[in-house]
Amino acid sequence: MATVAVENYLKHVLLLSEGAEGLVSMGDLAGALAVVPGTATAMVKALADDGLLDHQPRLGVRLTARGRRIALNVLRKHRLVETFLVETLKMDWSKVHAEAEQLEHAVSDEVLDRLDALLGHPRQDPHGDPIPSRGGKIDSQVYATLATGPTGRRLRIVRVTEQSEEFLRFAEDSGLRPGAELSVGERNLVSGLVTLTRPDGSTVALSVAAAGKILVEPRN
Amino acid sequence: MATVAVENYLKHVLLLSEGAEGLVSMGDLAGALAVVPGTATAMVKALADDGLLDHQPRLGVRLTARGRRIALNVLRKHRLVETFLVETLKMDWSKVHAEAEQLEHAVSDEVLDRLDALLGHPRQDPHGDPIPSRGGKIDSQVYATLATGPTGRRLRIVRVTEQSEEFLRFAEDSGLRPGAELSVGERNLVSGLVTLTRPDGSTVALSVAAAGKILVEPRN
DNA sequence: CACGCTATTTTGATTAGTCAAAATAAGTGT
DNA sequence: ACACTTATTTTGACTAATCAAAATAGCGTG
Repeated sequence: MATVAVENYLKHVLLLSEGAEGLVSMGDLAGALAVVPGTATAMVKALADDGLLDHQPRLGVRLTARGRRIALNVLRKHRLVETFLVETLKMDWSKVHAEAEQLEHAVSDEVLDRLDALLGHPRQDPHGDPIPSRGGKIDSQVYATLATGPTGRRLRIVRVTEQSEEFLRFAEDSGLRPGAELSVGERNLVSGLVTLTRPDGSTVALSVAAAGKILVEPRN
Repeated sequence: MATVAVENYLKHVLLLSEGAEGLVSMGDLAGALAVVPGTATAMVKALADDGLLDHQPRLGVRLTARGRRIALNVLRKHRLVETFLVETLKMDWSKVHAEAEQLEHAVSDEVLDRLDALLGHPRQDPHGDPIPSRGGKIDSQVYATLATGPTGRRLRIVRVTEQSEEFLRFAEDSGLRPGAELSVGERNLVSGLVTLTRPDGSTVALSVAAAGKILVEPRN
């Protein structure tokens, strides 16, 4: 059975390779795992020996089929647990990420299946992140963000790709959760500020960096 | 924060000191943890240095107040998780012990409180084992067992103190779960067999050793 | 094309937890 | 009191995961 550390390495390689095509750099991986680069190198070599990662020295890593299978299962556990914590235990969505980081390594496949059934087989977690299916399929649709999408048009938030408690509390307080509708009023690239308009006419401003973490689709 | 190993050492010292008064022997502790005796000695010395255990060399260990606090919290997590798995996820009671062994180290105090509320603040887990309160109080009532209690009288099973999957499956199949009523018919100390009579008149036989794992109270 | 910057890898140490096996202490019985 | 048995402790070694710091490889730029 994979250790907690192994599961975390594989999960982060998966997360970092979403969107960014090609290899995941050692620096990014070490940063995501909060370890020094040398530690990541050592672990990656071991995982490559076990056939879970494909390591191209000096270039980066990618998951093998086996590694991906494990990583998707961990991610499924993480996101279903998050959903459980919000839906069933009524926890604040800003806190569930940290909880799920622990629980994802302790939940068995059987408990996972039962949680999935209890929750009605959800396809997204409370942040809008897609939940991999049992078979390892994951919705990888590409969305616009509040930093890149059209201005003026009515948009619906589909996903908030940032798990820090502070950011999520801010998003919560500003009504920026999945399902909320709004439009981008002004986007000032000089000041780096994006101004949003809510259906009721009120406005919020946030940085381009923050806006880039919020994925949207045109309201149909 | 206590590591998984530390939590397990403390929990097992607590479990082994229930009933048996005085010190827990190193041999029993090592056995319960499935480690060689030398490992237990090393760990116990470290825990004593941290003020979590009181180690009397060559005699055994006991929990300090701090160690007991931690141990009770772990036990509370274990038993509430078991209850959740049976009550909410409808898992078989023979399997939940192994699951809870993992989850007890991953559940935060906040999740614990919410589980407790969701379940309606249960006082016993599915095996009848008492759940320590938040403040660390635990019901330590002493019960008779099917091996030691009165014969002929109508009894109610209050607790099954054995967590192995096989034993619990047997108990389940024989209708020997907490709440079930029966009486001890014959107890043959030569053959080591105890014969039970159920309300409907049917009988089951089991060994004295097995009967000792089933705690009962007189039906009032 | 050499220089220097940056990312990566290597090397040497450390910590937590473990096992195997030898050493020691504490009875127990004769 | 002496030898035996048994539990416990000690010693030495190992694995997984980590950090700090030195070595190295690639790169782009002048």
